[in-house]
Amino acid sequence: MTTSAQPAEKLPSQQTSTIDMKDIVALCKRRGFIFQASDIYGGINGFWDYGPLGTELKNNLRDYWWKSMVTTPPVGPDGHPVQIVGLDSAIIQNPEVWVASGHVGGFSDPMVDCRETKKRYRADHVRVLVPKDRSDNKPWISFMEGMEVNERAKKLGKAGYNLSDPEDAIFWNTELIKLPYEDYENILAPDAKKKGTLTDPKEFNLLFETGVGASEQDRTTAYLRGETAQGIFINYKNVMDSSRVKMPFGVAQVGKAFRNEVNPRNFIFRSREFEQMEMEWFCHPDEASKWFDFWKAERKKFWESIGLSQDNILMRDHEADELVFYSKGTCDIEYKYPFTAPDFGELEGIANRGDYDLTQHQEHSKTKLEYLDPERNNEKYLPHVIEPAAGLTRGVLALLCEAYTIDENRPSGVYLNFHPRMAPKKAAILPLMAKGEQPEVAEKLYMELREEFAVDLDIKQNIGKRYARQDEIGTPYCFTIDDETLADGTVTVRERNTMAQERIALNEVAKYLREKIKA
RNA sequence: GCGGGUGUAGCUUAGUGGUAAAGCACUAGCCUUCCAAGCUAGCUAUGAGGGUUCGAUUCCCUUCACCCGCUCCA
Repeated sequence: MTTSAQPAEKLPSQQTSTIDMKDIVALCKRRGFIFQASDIYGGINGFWDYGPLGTELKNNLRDYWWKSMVTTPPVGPDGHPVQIVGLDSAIIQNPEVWVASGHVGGFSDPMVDCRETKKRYRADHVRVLVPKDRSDNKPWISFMEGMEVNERAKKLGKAGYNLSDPEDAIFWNTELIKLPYEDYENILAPDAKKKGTLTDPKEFNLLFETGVGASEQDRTTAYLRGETAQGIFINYKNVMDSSRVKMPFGVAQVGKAFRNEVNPRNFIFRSREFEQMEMEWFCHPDEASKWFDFWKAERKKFWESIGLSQDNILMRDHEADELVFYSKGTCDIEYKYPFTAPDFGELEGIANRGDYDLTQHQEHSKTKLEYLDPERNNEKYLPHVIEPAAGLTRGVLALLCEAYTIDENRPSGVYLNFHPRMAPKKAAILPLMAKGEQPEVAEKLYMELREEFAVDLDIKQNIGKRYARQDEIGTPYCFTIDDETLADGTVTVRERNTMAQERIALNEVAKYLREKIKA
């Protein structure tokens, strides 16, 4: 990340470059979007509470995702809508689920620290050149995977080795974790000057442990789910057997997930409790790559349709060396958050997972998960899986960052430019004066609109203050009742972004809102 | 996890080893016919714990949280 680098010339028109996360966090607290969890107790690292407006915003995003997946899924390449069903699985499952998925025991990453340079490395990425005679009169040099041979030669030279022979004639090139800890005193850490500074590798397990059973004696260890996806895989057979779906089809789920992040950072971007929107798309192995491309395009459209600008979205295909071993392709949809800019940070990951998950669960559960395909001459196969996995809470953060707009020409100095579909409040109903018949007419309109939309009724204080407040929470429209309303049945609509006003008929207000939200 | 920084009201800031001050915001009332106007009143703070002291918001220690950098993110 190169956040410290300043552009050579500052363009005053590009206000977005001056947006500071601190201001967004402050607005979120001030207006009731997001609070530090356990605030009155001094907080707790990595957890956040959603306030009245944050909850509305998050629900809007969640519901729209659900609609776009389950209620009105997209039209597939064959011209017909694809088939996706919903699921809501338990947060706590049989611990074996997480053994099968690899989250427990399998590949949790051991880490080593360097006491001299204070750097930390993934132990399985550090390699060591061990002299074949295991002589300890010179340090054994270590390096990160991928370091060039001639770079290594320089290090060896510095360490006092004679370079006349090829490296592999003198050394075993081995992984750090394969060496016993007694050997560490001979090892020169990748960036250190003195040998013997690496600590014993520490195991990290990112899953939260909990205990099932009310009495201490009967309690067994279980885990809070680290992702919602596994709940889908373990219900794959139940869904197949109960809901008349046939290949290809998807199963969608929204819910909380928990990871003991080593270092929660950047507001709600990396937190220990977060919310995911995941869909697992099951298909014939031969069609996986076609569907992978289909879902990449669909998911990009989704984020654009709720107001994220193309400039702030990046589709980034993973490099081969970045892929987890079972993945046949992964594409991250990244967003240019203020704290990553000018770089991007993950918002959603679309992965071609092959048949890895079903294979694992088939083995561990000893339950057959193959599909008998009547449309392919009763071919039996384990479906391959395409997984668009979005962060709901990261989506909320992206919406907030995208919406945050500085405007010194208005009283609030800032407004939230939410797409009307996402705005926590769709409109405010404001009587210009708090006396006479205006409040009564306003309340009547409010009672009508609230049946269909999340709306605010605000009667007190002068109109400017009320507009300013609605700007700060991103309400796209304000309907103002004045004496003219009483005389001719029209109201003023005030549009958030332009502050422009027009008069429309009182009985057209609901229709007006409906059209604007759909647009 | 390491290093650096910060912590006084919702926000921005003041101040002091001896009753914690102000502006804005917020709430109520008055006033007000379209963008945080005015008048009156009100609410709210030294992150937490311990130590030194007659007395600590101030000095010391611990801890918690946040920010920046590194590390990490199966």
